[in-house]
Amino acid sequence: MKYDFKAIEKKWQQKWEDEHTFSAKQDFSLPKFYALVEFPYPSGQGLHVGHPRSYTALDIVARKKRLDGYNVLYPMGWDAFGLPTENFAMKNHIHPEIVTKNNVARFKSQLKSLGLSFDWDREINTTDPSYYKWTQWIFLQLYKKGLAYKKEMNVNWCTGCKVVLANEEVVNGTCERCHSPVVHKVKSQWMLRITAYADRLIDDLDTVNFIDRVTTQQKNWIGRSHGAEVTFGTTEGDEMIVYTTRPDTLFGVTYMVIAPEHKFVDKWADKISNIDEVRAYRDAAAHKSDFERTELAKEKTGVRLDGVMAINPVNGKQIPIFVSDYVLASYGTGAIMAVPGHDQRDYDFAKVFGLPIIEVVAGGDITKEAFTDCATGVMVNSGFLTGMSVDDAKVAITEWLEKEGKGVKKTNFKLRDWVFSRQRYWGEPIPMVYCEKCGWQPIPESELPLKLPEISDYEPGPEGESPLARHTDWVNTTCPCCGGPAKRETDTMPQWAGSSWYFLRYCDPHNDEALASPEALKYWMPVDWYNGGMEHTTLHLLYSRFWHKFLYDIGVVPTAEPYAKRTSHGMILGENGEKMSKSRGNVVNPDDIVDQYGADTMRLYEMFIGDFEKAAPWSSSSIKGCKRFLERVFDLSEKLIDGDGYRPQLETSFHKAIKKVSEDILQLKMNTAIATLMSLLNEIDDAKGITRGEYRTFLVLLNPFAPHITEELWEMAGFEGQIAQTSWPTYDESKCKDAQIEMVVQISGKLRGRFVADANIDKEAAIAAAKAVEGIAAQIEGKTIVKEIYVPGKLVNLVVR
RNA sequence: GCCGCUAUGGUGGAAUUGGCAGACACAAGGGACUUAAAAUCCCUCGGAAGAAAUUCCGUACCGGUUCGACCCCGGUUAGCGGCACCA
Repeated sequence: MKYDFKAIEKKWQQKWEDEHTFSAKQDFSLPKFYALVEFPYPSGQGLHVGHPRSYTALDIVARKKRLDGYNVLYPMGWDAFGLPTENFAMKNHIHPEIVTKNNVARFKSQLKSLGLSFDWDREINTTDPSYYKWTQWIFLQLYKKGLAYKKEMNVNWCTGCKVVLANEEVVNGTCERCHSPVVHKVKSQWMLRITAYADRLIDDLDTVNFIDRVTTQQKNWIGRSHGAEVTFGTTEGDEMIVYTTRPDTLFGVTYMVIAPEHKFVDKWADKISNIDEVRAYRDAAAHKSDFERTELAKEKTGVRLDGVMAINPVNGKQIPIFVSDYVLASYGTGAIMAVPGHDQRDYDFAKVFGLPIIEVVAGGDITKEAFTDCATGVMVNSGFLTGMSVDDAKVAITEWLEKEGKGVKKTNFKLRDWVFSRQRYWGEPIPMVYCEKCGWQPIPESELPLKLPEISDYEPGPEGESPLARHTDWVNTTCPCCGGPAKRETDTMPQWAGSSWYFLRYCDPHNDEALASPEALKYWMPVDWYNGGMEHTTLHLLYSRFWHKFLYDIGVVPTAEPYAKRTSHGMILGENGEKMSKSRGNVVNPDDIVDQYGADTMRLYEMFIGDFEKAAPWSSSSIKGCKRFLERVFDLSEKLIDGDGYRPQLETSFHKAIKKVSEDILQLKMNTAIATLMSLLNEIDDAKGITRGEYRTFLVLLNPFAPHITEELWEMAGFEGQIAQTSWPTYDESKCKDAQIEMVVQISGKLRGRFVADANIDKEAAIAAAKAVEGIAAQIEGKTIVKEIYVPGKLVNLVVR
């Protein structure tokens, strides 16, 4: 009989849909397992072959966990707000809602064609008002706790999308989406105080099981550093506060630098004799885009503030002050103490301006470069610190500063607050109104959801205002506080809003009293296993951890962390080893693969392609091997012989295979799990025929990988019910070992022979057997055996001299 | 520049974490079946020498530790990812 994958896959997909086979059960007394993959943005291009790599891997985990008896939640939904949809809508004059609906329909049918065991009863969509009601609700809670605030600030402005970007969305000074240059603009924006959670976002990483590269990347992004704030005096009497991680080098300070935007430039304008030059420098720096700033980075520039001096608190010395754009206004205090002997940037600057360089930590050669090593240096030329190690000096000087009232211990972060406003239509409206009398006011929770108005012109205004601003009948409202006239906020939330809590909604997706019931959250949370792309490590993953911690603090969710475990898949590259893209012409369409080879082959191939965590190039010939394997599996249906158990010659292989496949699935080593099943099939073929007992085990083991064909063969063989309702096979550890093993004989570490022995042979017997192996005796003849090494189950090594 | 990761046949990749390098596949070559092709089945397949048994070399490069190193240590090179004047 021929393997008709099209008919088989259609049949089983229909059955799963009709019978809701994979819906999570409402019984909260069962052991639970919550598997999660990142819900996609339903783009116009349809599914990419990269999507199924992640979805199939956790589908395999979910299917196996079900057979292990867990109540599994494996949900799917749509992260559907966002710019590409809006741009498409503008170009083609179709409402974004319609565009979204069409794209979702396409994605959904594509996902279904892959036989993924999602719980479609819990499908969610971030653009659904019944969903974004709760996104808005969370925003209001953040506002009430002072974690959402409006601020005039210098923001990243994408010249292409005409929209403000979060720091996380700026890549090399360009927009991560459209790659247009990003410039700075002062705008009034809603901000979320993620920095209030910076410490916990780092510290709590120790309580979860994330792969290392995710943990380190999040730590680097948050960028925590420990140091001190030191107060310098000035000849103007103003105090100048700087942040440093090296207070131990205070005696080596020879000048100071402030950011061009620092407030003292204007405050001291009268006293600075070259103020015109200083202002010209500041204006030039302001006009540079981020891109230009990074491009031109290397050569240090700056202007000295003539007529003003700073005073070093440790020795009272007067030192000059400069402005330079290598000091950032947005980090620390926007001012630094410069220690050219022990900081390479200060060193470079000092060389350009001919400033003195003092050595205060011995161990390097400061005539060549700054000496920045903290571990080995010893303090010199540093008053009471002289002779101490760097670490001791840090402690000593910080204590001194605090005692003298000239400084405090301080921790700083690179992380900035999250810019939360977008000047666009297709996003959640921010539920705030502005009243001339009362200022910004939240709308009452009873008015949620605040729906987007129906409009037809989505173009941003000339100054980058939101398209909503033109719709005065929506904008004009009354103040919830005083009842007077007020205006709605016309900016919308960024795409990251809806995805920051979606995993909570899956727990109880139809609840209209709360974002999810406490019982459902208590049962399902945390997510047991979350797989997704590395590109979301500093965006979605960080944002959603922040929101979750906030919701934990206000008692809405029961856990401090949303995800117990996080893994990440590698990219699938084009056949030429490059990233798949339309312009490179190397895009593989999953629909074509499913059509040509079937979903089971596609799933199997994407899992067999290589190490799950690494990038792997697509190969249109390798996929044939997977198809061939499934065809051979299908042929087993005609080779059935009587017998419920494993035949003796296959028993060990079956027990080993069950063990290996079980373990590999939980380590995402799908490639070796599949290789094990391929080897097992080779052995079965050698053994001529397959017993019903063997067949049964084989089909269940293969089922998570290739669910359609295995269910069909199961039914054809007349086994009871469906595999989806049976249980995972068990193995006996004692039967995983062969009775007879081949052992290796080495002489001085070189392979010289082999012998077959009983698996539990003891050391003496093994060594004796090794010496008896043909040819070994001749090689040890006349030499002294200085050492005999026996590795059970592996080898005997005779070290001779 | 800093942080992290990677390097194994013609290709994708295995190797129980210090114990037989190359599992499982793909490609290639040879053969069987066929009028022929496709499909399928069988054989070969890291390099060198040899008729063969077998021997030597071989996991980016140089060195070290060890009875024994793809694996551990020191150094170098190349590639990928992240950050990038964060004081």
